[in-house]
Amino acid sequence: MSSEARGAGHVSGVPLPALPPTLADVAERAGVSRQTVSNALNNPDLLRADTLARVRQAIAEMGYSPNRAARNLRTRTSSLIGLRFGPAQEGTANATMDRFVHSLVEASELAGYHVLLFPGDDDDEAVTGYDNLLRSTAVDAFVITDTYLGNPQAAWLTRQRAPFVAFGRPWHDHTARHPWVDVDGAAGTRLATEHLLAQGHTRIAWIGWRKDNPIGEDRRSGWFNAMHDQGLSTTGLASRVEDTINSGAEAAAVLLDESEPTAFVCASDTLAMGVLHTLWIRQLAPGTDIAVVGFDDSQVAQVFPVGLTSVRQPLEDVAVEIVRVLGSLLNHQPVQERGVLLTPTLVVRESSGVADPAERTAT
Amino acid sequence: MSSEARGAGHVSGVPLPALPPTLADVAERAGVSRQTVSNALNNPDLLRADTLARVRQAIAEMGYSPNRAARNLRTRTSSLIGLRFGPAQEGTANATMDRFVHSLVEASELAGYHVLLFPGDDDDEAVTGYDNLLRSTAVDAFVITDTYLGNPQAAWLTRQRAPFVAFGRPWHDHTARHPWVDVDGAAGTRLATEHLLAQGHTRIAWIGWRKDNPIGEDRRSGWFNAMHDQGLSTTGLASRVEDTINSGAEAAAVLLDESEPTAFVCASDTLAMGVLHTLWIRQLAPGTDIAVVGFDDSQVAQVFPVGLTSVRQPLEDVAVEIVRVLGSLLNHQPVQERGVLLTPTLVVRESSGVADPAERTAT
DNA sequence: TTGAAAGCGCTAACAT
DNA sequence: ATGTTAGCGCTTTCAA
Repeated sequence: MSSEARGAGHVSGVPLPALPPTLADVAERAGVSRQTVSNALNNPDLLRADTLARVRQAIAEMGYSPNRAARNLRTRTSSLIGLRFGPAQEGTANATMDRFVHSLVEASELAGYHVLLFPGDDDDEAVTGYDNLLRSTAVDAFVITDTYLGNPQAAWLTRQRAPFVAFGRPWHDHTARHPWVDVDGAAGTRLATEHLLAQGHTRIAWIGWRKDNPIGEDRRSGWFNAMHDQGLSTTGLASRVEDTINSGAEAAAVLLDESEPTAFVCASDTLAMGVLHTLWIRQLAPGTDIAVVGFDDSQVAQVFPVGLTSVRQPLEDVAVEIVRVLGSLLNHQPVQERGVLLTPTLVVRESSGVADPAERTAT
Repeated sequence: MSSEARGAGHVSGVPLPALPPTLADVAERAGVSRQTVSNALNNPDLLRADTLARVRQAIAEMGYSPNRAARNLRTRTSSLIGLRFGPAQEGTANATMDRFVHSLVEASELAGYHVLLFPGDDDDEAVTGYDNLLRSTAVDAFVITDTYLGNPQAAWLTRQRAPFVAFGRPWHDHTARHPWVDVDGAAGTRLATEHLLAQGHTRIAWIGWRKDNPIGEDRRSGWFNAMHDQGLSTTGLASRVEDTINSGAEAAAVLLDESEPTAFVCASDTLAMGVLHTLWIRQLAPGTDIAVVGFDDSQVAQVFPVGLTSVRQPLEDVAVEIVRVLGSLLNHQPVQERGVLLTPTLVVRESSGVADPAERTAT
């Protein structure tokens, strides 16, 4: 309650009257026409300095802010970006979404946009959501996030000529021509693998997703190539399973029995947690006996008693790029590049042998 | 790509023309006036059955959907609910927000609303965000979520006569008269404590937050009362610390040394992870040697190799209640109750001694 | 039961 | 550099 009276920032001290002031009210007070007030807002360069000052003062005094609906109607825009917000997958450590959403909200704000969330649990519902928002011109553009399974959304939006940017490459559809931003998963797992190689590991195992998942195969290639670049064999060191803890745990058990790896690189933090589970059962100390690296730097990685080394996606940068491309798209500027690929970083914690308890003290 | 051609749901097959059809277009096609089309949408009872059918067919054929901006301008509403989406606290297991946001998006949709996200990392920024959206009549109402620290938002919004519902009680401000929905934390920790009592534990320790946090004190009281209801002493069994893993780990170490508890109830999953860390160091098996219960049913609780028993907030119900109250508010119906208190549930996993590996198989 | 008129608040286009 | 006119697409009010 203490900071309440501060009258903070740009917040006007004027309480809202029953009906907020309009352009006309401001114009009258400033002794100019409505159009001049509009220009003061949208094209201040057109006004003489003293007129501008006078109008601005009237605006401030009245706590005026242009009515969104009226502006939207006139300009045929909404300054809204639509984003489908599906349910989080429970039981996995994949909480990339909310970090991304926050980044997107921030980046959008800077570009003058707000983020509109709508539901849609499956493809059909999703397309219905897109369709409704589009037909009612409720949003200017969309950001789509789940491009992993050759899903219909991108193709559908393209056909509707709806402006959108995808977070994720169009893996399956090489005819796709829409802009996208993605994170280089292979670069991330290469980072992880080279980090382990640098510590002397040579038998580094891979636990990833099933072969039909292109993201999984991409991440796998980073490990595979890093190993082969060092002339190391990967035979018997790879496993492809479901993205669950139990699958990860079982895969780790099998690999430990059959191939005696000294380190694991995983396609997800979920799988890495499975590995840690198996190590715990076998009384093997993570980081000391066996090194483990996950992917996504989820809360689980951060909070696990033995901090889990993990590949972290630069979601803040992804959001900024997406908004940048969206801006070009909406201003009918040519979009330079079809796709933007960003490089992740590696967050090193105790599970890969580098003890650093301080890292985990962060609030 | 396979399901793309389904033409799913209510989605019209008509691709969007350069300019979407208007009410007038539909009216012309149906051979009625614009007003009749409007009535077909908003007051279908007023139309004769055959007229209604004819208009509806024209609407379907043209893939018409009313322009949002025009409707908003005319009705002075936006069908948008504003929600500040601050950054997730990294390094903690508290990911309540995204589960709540998803629930809110779903519940809002059913009531005809969409959720508008805006940023604001501190109180000042937040109020600026509220103010801007309010003055530009961009949203109909707000949902505010962080009522824990006597923050200025609720009071400010009340003063502006802005419709809003709070997720969280006005702990500090007993003069507050705004509607709120909250979860009964004390009931949750009582549930946790009684679950442990039922298994024969008598020395059950508490690790919670600092005394100035009313949510923490509320949760603490659930443990405290459940213990005393059984005539059990709590002397030396409670600790109040920062909400970090290290604090939880240290508190657990001290309690184990000084008071020999056989079980821990914690104010958060983050603290519970700290306890598990200490158990791990001391080679004590969670669930077998020492029972542990957390709070929030975070991903960490779900994914941890030894599943962490945790109190789960009914966020879906919270969202539904909030939207219900919001609906009353916006339709100028009297709001029945000032506040709604919902009861959490306990998700039992191995860390409290009930082995159930199956629970963790869920995808 | 349907239609006509008016106007929500703003900005693009043009005129001065 | 500023003002005037018109109209975005819808719904509220009133008339037929």
